Amino acid sequence: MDDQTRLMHSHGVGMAGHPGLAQHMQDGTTGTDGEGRKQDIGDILQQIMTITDQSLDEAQARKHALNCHRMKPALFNVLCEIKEKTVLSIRGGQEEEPPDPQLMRLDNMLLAEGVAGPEKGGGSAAAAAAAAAAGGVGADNSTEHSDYRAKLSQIRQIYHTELEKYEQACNEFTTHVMNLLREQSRTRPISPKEIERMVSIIHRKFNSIQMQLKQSTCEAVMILRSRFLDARRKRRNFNKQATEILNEYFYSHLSNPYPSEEAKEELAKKCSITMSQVSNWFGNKRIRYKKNIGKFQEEANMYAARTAVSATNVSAQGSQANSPSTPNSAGSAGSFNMSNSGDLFMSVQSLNGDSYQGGQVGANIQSQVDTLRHVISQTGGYSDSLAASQMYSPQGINTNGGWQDAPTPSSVTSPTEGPGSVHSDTSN
DNA sequence: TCTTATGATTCTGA
DNA sequence: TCAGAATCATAAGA
Repeated sequence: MDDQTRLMHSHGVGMAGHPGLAQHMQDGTTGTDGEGRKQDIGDILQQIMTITDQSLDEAQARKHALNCHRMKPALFNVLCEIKEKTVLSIRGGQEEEPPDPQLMRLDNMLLAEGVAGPEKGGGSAAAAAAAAAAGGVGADNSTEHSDYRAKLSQIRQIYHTELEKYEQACNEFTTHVMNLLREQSRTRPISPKEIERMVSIIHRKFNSIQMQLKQSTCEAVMILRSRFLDARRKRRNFNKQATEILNEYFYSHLSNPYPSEEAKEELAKKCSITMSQVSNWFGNKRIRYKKNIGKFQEEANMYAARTAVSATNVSAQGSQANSPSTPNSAGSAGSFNMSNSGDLFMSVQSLNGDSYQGGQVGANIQSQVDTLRHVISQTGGYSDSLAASQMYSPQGINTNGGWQDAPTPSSVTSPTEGPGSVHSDTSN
């Protein structure tokens, strides 16, 4: 039993009326002496009331004097009783509070971001998640990744240092207050529950500070994260080889520049970029090509010529186009040859008037026809882009501005189109 | 510094 | 869900 309990119980608290005082008053305190006692109590109360106005030394001396005063136990009992009643009324309003939902949210967020909780790569996991959201792959990404991780761990470190500081301060302050209350319990009635309540009040106050810390940490993480994600916009040009691969595909499938999923995958692999980047690239290319065909004429010529040359080489080597595979032809499962023989050789045969009977002629035979026509137009010589435009009409683009026979891109993959069903711009 | 090129994002419509 | 279109943001070159 601690001081307070001892103090509160040793004076018979809980008896009806003011037993302590009554008892004391009964101890030879009747008759005319009663007036003197009342005067005495009045003095003591006066001293208690004015004790705070005195200097520390004076107050200490006064306190000691009061503690030793013969009326002290009686007065203390009265105070205990009054206090008991007051505390009961206060206690009534004090219930266990449910956990703060905002604090829970903050805790969850910090846990998810790897700031709170065990370290074990939480930050890197978050960084990885952010990277995944960015959809980027590549060397730069790993740099950004480690950068993000480093900054996150910095935030984590600051957070934990501050948290530790707050906890330490909270403990110190709690101990201090408890000691103070224990000390005060010698002169005024203080129950252990009251101390508990005081401690919980202190903790609540410190928790609100902690919440602020958590809030600002969350903000810092969010800012860092948004900055990291914004880095997606930091455009890096694809390397030359990748652009060439994409362009080759685009111009060799000009009548239907919609790579299938398999083709995209293959292109992505070859270019060391993601499939979504391939999609972006084709989206941009299609629209920019369509908007300004004249501008892309030269580029188209170049790629067409290149394709034709490689096709001719292959043809000269006598390699047969057995099972020509196109990215858009089902059955080829994404294995396509862009600068290789396959499609083009088939086209050469077609253009030569050979009736290519192969059952696997892909839908993009038209593209190869386009390519060859383009090469022919180039070798035929045209001086300016206008002439070129006339000779090499924008393949596949119909009058509506859309790619001819380019229905839904997904249907482009259909291999059912026979050799005869080349796109109508063959007639150009 | 300005212009152009280009990868990415966002919005809209089918 | 995907493509087209518009737009943003940055790289690169003049």
